[in-house]
Amino acid sequence: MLNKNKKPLLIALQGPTAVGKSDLALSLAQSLNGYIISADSRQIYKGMKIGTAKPSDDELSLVSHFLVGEIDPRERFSAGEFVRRAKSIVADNVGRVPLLVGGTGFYIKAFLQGLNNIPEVIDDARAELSEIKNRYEKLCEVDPKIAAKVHSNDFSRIERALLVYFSCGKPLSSFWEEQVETDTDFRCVNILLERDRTELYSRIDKRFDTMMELGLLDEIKSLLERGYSWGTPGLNTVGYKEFEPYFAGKASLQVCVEKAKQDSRNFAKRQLTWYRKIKFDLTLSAEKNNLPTILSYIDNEFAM
RNA sequence: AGGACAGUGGCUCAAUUGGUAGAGCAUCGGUCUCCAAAACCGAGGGUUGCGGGUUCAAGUCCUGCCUGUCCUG
Repeated sequence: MLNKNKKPLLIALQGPTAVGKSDLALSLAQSLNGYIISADSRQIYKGMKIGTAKPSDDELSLVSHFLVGEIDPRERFSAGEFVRRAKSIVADNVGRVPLLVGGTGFYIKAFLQGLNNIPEVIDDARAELSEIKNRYEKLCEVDPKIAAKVHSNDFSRIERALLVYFSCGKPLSSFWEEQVETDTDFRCVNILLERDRTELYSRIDKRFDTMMELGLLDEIKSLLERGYSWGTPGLNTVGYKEFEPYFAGKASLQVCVEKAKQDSRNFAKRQLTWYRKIKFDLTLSAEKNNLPTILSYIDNEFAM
């Protein structure tokens, strides 16, 4: 009855911010003897509970969660680091079903499809980079293949490509040419949770009002008091960064709240664009009761 | 009631001496191989409150009306 040859199940549950992933993830995890790995680039930070809509203590005690509130807001996190940690968690929990749940599509894609093995960036490379005047020009010279793909204004990707080059002396594009190892250790069910756009936007606005009621402002204040400045990676987050003018006395609270809601909506839109290119096994409306649908899909596909 | 000022894309505003309208934001679409709630790119959208007049040509001048804000009574 148990298929020994069958690979273990893994579920990825994705969707835009505020669509309602957490509730579904919780009930899924309970039905499948599963646990949740948060694939969320902001919930990973400590001390940012309200603004990133982390699961409540009750929810955390119902189902075990990983990669929530683990790192200092001063530290940088990355897709590669996410994959490393997530894989190690999965390896430690054989026999239970991992649920990758979150809105950071890039992390889940990196986990499922793999990243090329690109060397770590070293400090010397950063020093070298700081002396480059025209970075895009330098990139054209050093790695024309990447330069052709990256817009000259996209300083973030230009910087990344140059840092890799300065770190190991080989162009980033040379690593891209190598075959990526795709993880085939699992039977994966990739699920997209969606919702009517207008309704999603209004949920985002309402949820932000709730966050304010829950004391988002105090949370930000306490981060600032602990010495985290607006420049730290953790604070470069929608729902937090918009309040910098307020704390500087340069804008009213109301203006900042509106801006935060606006940025959250724009963020959701970007997520939706990303998901259009991803292949999902199931695309479900968040307005329905999806638990039975998913369970029967798993039964049929994998005959568990 | 009288006077002053204003009325330009969803919003905020721009347009030298009159030469048939630009930007930011929003909206929509897109990019994405280690900062991704990041970083970046593109597109659509205005018969300039309404009518009349002057002019080769009016958002821009004249005039009537409508609407709003302010001042006086």
